[in-house]
Amino acid sequence: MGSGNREGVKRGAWSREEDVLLKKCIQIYGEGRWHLVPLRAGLNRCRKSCRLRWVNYLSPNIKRGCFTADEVDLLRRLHKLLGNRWSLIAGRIPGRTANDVKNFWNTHMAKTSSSPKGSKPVEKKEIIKPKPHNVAMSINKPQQSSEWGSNVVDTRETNKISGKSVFPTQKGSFSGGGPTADNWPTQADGGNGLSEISLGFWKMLEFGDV
DNA sequence: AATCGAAACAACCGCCACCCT
DNA sequence: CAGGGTGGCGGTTGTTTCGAT
Repeated sequence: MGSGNREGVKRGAWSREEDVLLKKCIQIYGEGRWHLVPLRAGLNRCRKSCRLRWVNYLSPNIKRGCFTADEVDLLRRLHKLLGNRWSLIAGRIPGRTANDVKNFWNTHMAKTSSSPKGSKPVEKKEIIKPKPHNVAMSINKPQQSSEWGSNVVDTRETNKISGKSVFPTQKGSFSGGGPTADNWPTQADGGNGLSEISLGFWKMLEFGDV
């Protein structure tokens, strides 16, 4: 992919068998260390492809199907605040991935949005810039095998129940959950690691000031 | 029933930030 | 401090599906 040799590496749609292999591998070794995943799983895929497949499709954390009205509303507000920070936005919409959000925006919202694709590009917001990498590393570090497995189940259940919850409470419930966004501070954090976002941020969302 | 275009979704690519040596 | 390696992100492209004609 982006980096590395593309020769001999399979590309394109994933087969069921590949999915199973990847799932097994993640269940055993946990998320992270993606460069080792193809080897461990016996997949002829590049690390990025494996990660993407897991994050966007195989992760038990993912909710599929149409966006609810609440989600759409939240998405609209978040996008207004954050711009095209899809991973951040996705982190605030339980069960949705950055790719999902991005696709949804580009296909649905961009047309109706005040700043459509074709016209003016969404200006980059300077306000909020968390440091996903640091936290991500520390989150993924542990070889959370069995422990991680149990979390998976819990999260799935949680999502089932709180599918409509606007503010996720899932932080920590899914330790491998993705540096993408779970390290993004939640309301429940009480501001921990939230130095760059004021409480007003959430108030704005909650009360629709955005 | 066949064809075509649009929409939706999955995957790829290039780049950047960070960590480690 | 510099350079290499890795993870992650946003943008873009390719493929599939769906609806209209």
